[in-house]
Amino acid sequence: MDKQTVTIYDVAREAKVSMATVSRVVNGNANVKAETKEKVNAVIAKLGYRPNAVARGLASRRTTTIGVVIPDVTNHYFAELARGIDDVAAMYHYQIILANSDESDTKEVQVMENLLGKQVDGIIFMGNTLNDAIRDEFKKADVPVALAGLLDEAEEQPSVNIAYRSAMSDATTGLLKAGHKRIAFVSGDLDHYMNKAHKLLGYQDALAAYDIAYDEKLVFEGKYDYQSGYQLADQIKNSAATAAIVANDEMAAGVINGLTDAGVNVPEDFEIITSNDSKVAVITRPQLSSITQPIYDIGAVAMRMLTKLMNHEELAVNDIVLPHGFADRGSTKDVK
Amino acid sequence: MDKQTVTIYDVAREAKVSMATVSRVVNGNANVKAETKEKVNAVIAKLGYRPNAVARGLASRRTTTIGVVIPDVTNHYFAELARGIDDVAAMYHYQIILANSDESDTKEVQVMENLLGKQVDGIIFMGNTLNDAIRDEFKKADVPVALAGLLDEAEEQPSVNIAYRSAMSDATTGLLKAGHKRIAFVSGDLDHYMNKAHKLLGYQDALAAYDIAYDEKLVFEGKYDYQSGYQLADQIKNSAATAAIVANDEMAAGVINGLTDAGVNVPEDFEIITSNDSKVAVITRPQLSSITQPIYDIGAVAMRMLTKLMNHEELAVNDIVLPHGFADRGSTKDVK
DNA sequence: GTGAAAGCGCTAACAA
DNA sequence: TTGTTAGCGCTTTCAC
Repeated sequence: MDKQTVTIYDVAREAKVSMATVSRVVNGNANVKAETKEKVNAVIAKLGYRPNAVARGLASRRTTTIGVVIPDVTNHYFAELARGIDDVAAMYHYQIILANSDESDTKEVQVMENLLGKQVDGIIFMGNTLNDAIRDEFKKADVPVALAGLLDEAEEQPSVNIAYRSAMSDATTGLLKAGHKRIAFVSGDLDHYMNKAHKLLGYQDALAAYDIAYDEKLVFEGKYDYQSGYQLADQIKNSAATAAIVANDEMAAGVINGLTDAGVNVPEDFEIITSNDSKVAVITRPQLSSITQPIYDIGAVAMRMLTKLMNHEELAVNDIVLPHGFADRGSTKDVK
Repeated sequence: MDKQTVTIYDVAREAKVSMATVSRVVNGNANVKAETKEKVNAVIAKLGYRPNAVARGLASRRTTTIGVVIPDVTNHYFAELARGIDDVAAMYHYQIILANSDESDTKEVQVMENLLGKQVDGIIFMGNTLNDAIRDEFKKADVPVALAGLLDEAEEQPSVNIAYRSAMSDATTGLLKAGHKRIAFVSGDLDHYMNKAHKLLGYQDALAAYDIAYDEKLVFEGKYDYQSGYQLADQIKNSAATAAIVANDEMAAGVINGLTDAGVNVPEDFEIITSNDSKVAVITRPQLSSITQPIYDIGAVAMRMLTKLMNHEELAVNDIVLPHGFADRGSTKDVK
């Protein structure tokens, strides 16, 4: 049960070549005679030699490992992002160190330190918001950091997102067109930049275009999860809203179920639009009409972006905006 | 953007001590005078020194990193297991390299090779089944491998599970007690050991106890996912079954929605029990009655087990069986 | 096309 | 309590 015993040196001795040559064939360096290469490969197979990535990392100063900071693997939105990241990472032969941050400020910082200590070649950061402590970590990082599904208020890190503001505005407009006057806006923490400065503004843009006064009583703040959406349902019902736009699928599932359980008929008496179009959106009954966004692609593109950064390539665009759309399902009667 | 510049040597020079002493304070070795320790820590803070885990790994032959093989992060059952693993790993200061295997035999092997090359200190393996190729990898591994939510037919690897057979038997018995004569059994690939040799047997045990003949026409095989459950709904409806027991939540969500969409009233005309009690079980309407199992704990205990193995401690039990239960919800009328 | 040798940054004896 | 010194297994000049 003790680790790795056959080293590059053993292979070299057995194949009667130098370590350098073995290293060359292992790394696919062209400057090796075909004959030598075969001989070395034969010995590698015979001995069951497996290169030690740690030694390689130390010598080359590249670990072919990237760090991925995720608030919670268990949240489908982030899991889907992670999937996109992982697939592209695998394509480029990078491994992933996954670190749960629990959306805790201190854990985020600690996790970044761990990752940096492990000498990852780059980092993809996911989360609901960014604070100064974590921005400091980004600065301390001697490797590139890309954001997936997260906007940086300070615009310092490259990122991949959709246009949350106009997506929200479009969806709200759909509800407005359907005749709604009192539309609830439901999101996570309103101090969070993306909610406060993008999603909520989109909602307000739409109201303004329809000359409807913004009413704070129709704005509901929760905790990004199912439970919190479920609990909000009662207040939403009592707010005399006739429709709601929810910034996140897990909350939306909570809202629709909470409303249904409270005797409200969706979509007849109340219409709901959610934002992520993740798996849960089609599991609820009625199914959730949703802004559609390419979650997997956001992760994938962020990872692709990171590979470029790690190769010191210039980025054409620093903040990539992917297209969004709308899926009309059961939780709305006739939107869009 | 180039990596780490300040090394243990810089700290040593600046603090006027040897590298060994710096190493001792960094690693919390007791044999350092308080005064020296302070001095060194001050320099560390001043220089912003961060130990290089790669160098450390090479020198100590321990990376404090474990590999986690997961079929798909996007699947809630596995994500929840991963969460349990990660939390305990963090508690013991291990980092996690997460590797998606896609349930593909070749990817599983390849992923194991990667992990081993990275010199992980141990591996937790998740999946739906085990084949000989992957067992060979386990043997080649010079580090411990533990299984989470997966049984090894060959009983070579330590594992953490629930008693699937009796859980299935109990749940089926509940349906039998409620008067059902034609109960469908729905699972993933029936070639998979856990389905074939545990879950299906539990179902058969229950039927036998009630003198009901086993009918192959009531056994439905799918692909562990929502779509496949949804598609099976039609056949299940036509099988004249009056109830179903489903081996996995995503499939169960598909089945209940497929049935509902096909005009079948659940639970009035058809009762359903699922097996994992994951988040989706409470998102569907009606909510899914379910065998309850401590998914998070299975992951957590597997990780705890692995820490023992990595410390060369003896395991009291090699195959840990955690308790299961039953949650009576909307998809059954009165079971248990 | 191949080899020799100097590190990469750290830990772990062993001395002192 | 502290310092010296080999490595850990590999990559990477630089020669040849």
